Amino acid sequence: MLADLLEFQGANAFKIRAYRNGARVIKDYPDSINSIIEEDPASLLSIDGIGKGVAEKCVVLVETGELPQINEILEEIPRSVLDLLRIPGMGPKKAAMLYRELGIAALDQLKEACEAGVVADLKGFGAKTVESILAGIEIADAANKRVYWAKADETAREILDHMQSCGEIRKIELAGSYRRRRETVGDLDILVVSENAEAVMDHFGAYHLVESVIGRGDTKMSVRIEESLQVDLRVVPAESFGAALQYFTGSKDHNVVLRGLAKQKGLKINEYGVFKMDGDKETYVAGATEEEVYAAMELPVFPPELREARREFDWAAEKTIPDLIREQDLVGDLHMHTTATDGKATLEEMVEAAQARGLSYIAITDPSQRVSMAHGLDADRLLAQWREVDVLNEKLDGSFRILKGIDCDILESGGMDLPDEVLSQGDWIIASVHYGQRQSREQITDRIVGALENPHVHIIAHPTGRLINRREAYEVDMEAVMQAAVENGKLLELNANPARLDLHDVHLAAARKYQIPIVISSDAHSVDGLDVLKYGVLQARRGGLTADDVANTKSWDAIESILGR
DNA sequence: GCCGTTTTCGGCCCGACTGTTTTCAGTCG
Repeated sequence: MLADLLEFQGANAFKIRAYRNGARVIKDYPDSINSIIEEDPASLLSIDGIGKGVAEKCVVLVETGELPQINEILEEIPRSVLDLLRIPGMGPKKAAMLYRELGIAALDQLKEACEAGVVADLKGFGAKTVESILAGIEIADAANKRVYWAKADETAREILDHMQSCGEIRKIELAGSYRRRRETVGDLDILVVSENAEAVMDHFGAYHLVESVIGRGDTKMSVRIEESLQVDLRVVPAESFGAALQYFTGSKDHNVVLRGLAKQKGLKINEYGVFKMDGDKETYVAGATEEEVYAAMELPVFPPELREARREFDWAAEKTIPDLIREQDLVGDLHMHTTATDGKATLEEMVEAAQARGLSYIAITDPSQRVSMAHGLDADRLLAQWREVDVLNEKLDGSFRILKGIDCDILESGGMDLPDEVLSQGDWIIASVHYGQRQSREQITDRIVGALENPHVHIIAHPTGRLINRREAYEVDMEAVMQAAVENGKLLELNANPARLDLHDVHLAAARKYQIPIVISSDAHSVDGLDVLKYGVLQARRGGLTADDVANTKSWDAIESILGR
């Protein structure tokens, strides 16, 4: 936010970038900044991108909860000016001009001023700008909303389908955050090799969900579909395809680092290729494929999921880029519901579906009694279900294994929702927080740590409780949770539901550092629900996880030995 | 504000497109 405000004030662009970069580095950092500051504030300086200025601000922020610098600026400029920046096409310069010249500090004021005709008279503004601002105000919320990766995937496939029927396309690929498999996607980037850009763009514009054309030039076209999602199309020559794919896959921060490295080598990289620089003269070196581009930089082709300017360049230097987990590595699924509670399929149906998907074991984990909304299981119903599981396992005769499990609520007052003597009879005991999510950080952390210390509990499900775009994670000290998981030899879940993806990538990277085994679970409430495992795998890849880091790539026997049985 | 096996000062990624301009600033990715 400091960077946004400074940008609005017209401060030095590099300073703004330094703040923004610092904030990102801290957000992406696998260790908690709070505990670094507690132990040794000076060590902040050893983190790339954090210097004296940002480090000092971190300490003040952690100790007091606020930044005097921000408060000072907010005395001069109302916070609502930042809303102006949410309008597509409105940047800090134009917004500052509106505030300075017309005193506009909020969206409704801007709308009035546009309609009154005073905005068009400003220098640099005109009739078209006003028109686009008015349209932009209407979609400011929708335009900034990021959709679940799974939803973007659906749209992307439909658009690809549509584009396939254009005869002029020689190659087509999706780039951007979609290709990096980010949990949410802000827009789609499509790259095309063609000799006939006009025809490709015409075909693109004819896609039935295109709502408006944001812009169209000789090689680039942007449209908005279904109110929110923006789709950019870029037509490039074949010899630039790899460079363009690299460039538009990003991330922006990854590219900034890459270009910096190129400069040191006397090279220049842009979306057209890698060029050797000799004074003003540039010679094309590479660009047709991504392999070529990275090879020209003496770098490996980074998996797109890792291109976030986090650890990947260090890993490349050490030759330790993780061999990321793949969907086919998963052999079991350890979290699902049945008709015994809020699931749509019976125990038998879930078993059949899991077998059909090539899995070799599953855990049946209906929620416990406290989760009344889902008609959670009390001890009697649970034990009855487990007897059913025993019978089914007999029938399966070793060809497939069903584990007797439960998703046991961690009570608001602490402690488990079912007695130890019941839990001790199960194979796979999940503990998770469903209620009291607004408790203090200490309370929630204590509840979860307490569950990890219970000898019958094996894993914490959806450890932060967030629902992407809908509910923030509860306050929890993940460092303490991980510490407790390590000390008690417990596991953590990566819930693969596209709306959860909980743990997120930064926590996964931290868990990997702690060597805490992760379990990727579907949390399926139906047969089709089992198919979300693939989204969990993508998230795990973003966290840098290998098959070996994920417990359910191994046999159930191997998991039992992880649990010390 | 950050950074340094060319540097502790002087750099900091790079190009497309738009709208408002008559050669370019602002925005975006």
